[in-house]
Amino acid sequence: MATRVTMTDIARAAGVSLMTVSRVVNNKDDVSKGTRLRVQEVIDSLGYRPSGIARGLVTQHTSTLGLVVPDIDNPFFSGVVRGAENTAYAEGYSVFLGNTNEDPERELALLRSLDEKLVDGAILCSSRLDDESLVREISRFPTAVLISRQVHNDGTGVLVIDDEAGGRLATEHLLGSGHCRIGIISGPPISFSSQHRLAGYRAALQAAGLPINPAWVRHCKPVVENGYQAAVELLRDCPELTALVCHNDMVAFGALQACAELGRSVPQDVAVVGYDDVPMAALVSPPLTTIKVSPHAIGSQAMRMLLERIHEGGSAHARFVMPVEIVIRESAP
Amino acid sequence: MATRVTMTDIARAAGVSLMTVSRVVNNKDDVSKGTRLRVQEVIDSLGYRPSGIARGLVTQHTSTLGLVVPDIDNPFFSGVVRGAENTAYAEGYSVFLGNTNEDPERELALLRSLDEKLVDGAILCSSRLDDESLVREISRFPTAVLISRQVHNDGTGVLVIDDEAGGRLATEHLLGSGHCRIGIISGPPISFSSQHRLAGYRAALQAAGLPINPAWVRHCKPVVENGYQAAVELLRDCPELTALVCHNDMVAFGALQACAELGRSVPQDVAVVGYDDVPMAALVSPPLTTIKVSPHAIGSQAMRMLLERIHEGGSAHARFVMPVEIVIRESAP
DNA sequence: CTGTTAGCGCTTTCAG
DNA sequence: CTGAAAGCGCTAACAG
Repeated sequence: MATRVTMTDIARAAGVSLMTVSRVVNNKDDVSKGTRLRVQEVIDSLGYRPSGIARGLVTQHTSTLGLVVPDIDNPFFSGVVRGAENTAYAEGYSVFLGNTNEDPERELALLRSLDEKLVDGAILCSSRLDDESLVREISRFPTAVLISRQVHNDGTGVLVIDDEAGGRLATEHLLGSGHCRIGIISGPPISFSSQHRLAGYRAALQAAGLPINPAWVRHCKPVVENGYQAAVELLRDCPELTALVCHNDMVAFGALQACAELGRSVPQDVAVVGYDDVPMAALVSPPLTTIKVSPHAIGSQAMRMLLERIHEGGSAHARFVMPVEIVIRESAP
Repeated sequence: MATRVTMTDIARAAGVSLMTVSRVVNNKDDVSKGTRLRVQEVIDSLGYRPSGIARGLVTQHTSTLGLVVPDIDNPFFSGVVRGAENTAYAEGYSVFLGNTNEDPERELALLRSLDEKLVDGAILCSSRLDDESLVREISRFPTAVLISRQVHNDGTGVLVIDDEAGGRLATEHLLGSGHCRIGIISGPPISFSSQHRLAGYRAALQAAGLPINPAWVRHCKPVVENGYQAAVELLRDCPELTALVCHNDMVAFGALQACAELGRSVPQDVAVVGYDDVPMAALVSPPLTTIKVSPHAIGSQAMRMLLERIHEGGSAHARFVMPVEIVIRESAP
């Protein structure tokens, strides 16, 4: 490829100074109509495009944002990405996407690289970092928004899903259907959403005057395969269970698979509740009862918070709690 | 946030010149062990991180790539993103993600913005641009790789899925099960994968000596809702159909839903074949027979091609055809 | 309305 | 082994 056309090239070709070109490129108004037209013509005919990095070097902002998610294969997170990218695009920002694969090392490396790219801000989804590393890294960004993770740091916005309510709702629904031996396949213990959903589960049981049996609680990586594995083990070790609350829909899909293979029919033998209401939840067999949260809404709300903070500084919304609801389908009627 | 620590700060604090700092940051070997250690210490204690944009301005490369997909909500594309991001990360590149939403205008805007970000290369997945715009835009990039789209342009790599084979395989399978009134819900006519899958469908029918009925061919946006809609219409207008080839799994899921609502049981009344084998294909009811292509493999292969071209210039692999296979499940046994 | 002068933070020469 | 000078492409501040 040939070398890039620069502003100097345009200035020379149009017979004006660099500054004049800069002004028309940036739509400043101190340029006469005639000059502007002439310069614009040269720009178009030479196919000039401004260099974002040269511009960024002087302005100290890049119109560039970071978005870090744990698992883009999970429709929930790809939905968040979609929502976030969509509103970023509408505001003229580009977004770097990083997939941590649930690996804190990689998350750290990703954040470091975003920092070196001089992003104007970053959204971190379900960070798996310990508090200290997290605060250290995000405080390097001009501003940041955390999804499903809290931390004390000025300049950081927080968007949380009402996970305790979600865990409670799921459990209460099962309780209401007469179940009293309810197991839970929880996510990684380090994940805050896991902790909160689990807390909701416990709260609902306690409120119903039921004991909490630690053997009925299992943790797994929130992907289909691990959900399947965990369900197989849990149902084998605790055959008395008649219902399963799952950390998310992926885990629930795994659990559904496990039940099918173990010959336990759903919902007759085991009722299953998921979390997230991913598009496929309505399409599996049986259709999944689940806690509904809109990933698009979360992504775009988080992005709105981020942009607000970038533009308005400290005055912006610091915390947003995303409500959840239960969608009742056949896996737990 | 405080102002960033710069190389000059480090130089001053360590009592060396700018150049020496630059050398230790970039691991050049012309630095004495002692100096290196001292400088490194100052770097660590001050938390210095190099500025990618300043560096990029002089080196003319940014370690930054663009990835543009039509619909990140589609598990196939999020899989491609995952595969691509993964291998980019392994090679030290960051990736800008753009979601076009199947909108050519937006795709154009996204490419323009990537160009202004001075990415070192870009991967374009299922471009919806006309040939002229496409060539014009991608030839601005140092190098590019196209997925599921061909174009004549030097310096552009192409990764195609063997879509004609896929369309043929799907149709032949149905033919083999005795179906002879097979409809197809194809994707957007402008999309090359649509065209090729459709061509495969036609080829299979022709080879079997069957006529091609235009009324049995329908096009739709490849998302669940539109697939549902198209299937409802197609089955209402052509009740004689006993099988449906679908552009992709999303469309097939919609078709499954449509059949359920119309009281046509699958596969007894209507057999359905999808395309992509997204993770959920095995989990819907009935499990979907589909053409399998691995999105992770596609994403990472495309990224490997891109990186190869970036590093090795013109000598790199220019074209790669990804094979497909059929996975037979209950929706079309 | 237009141009000149600096300099963003870094790397690339080229000299010691 | 180390440093000084120049400049990547652009914008901010000030002059005219």
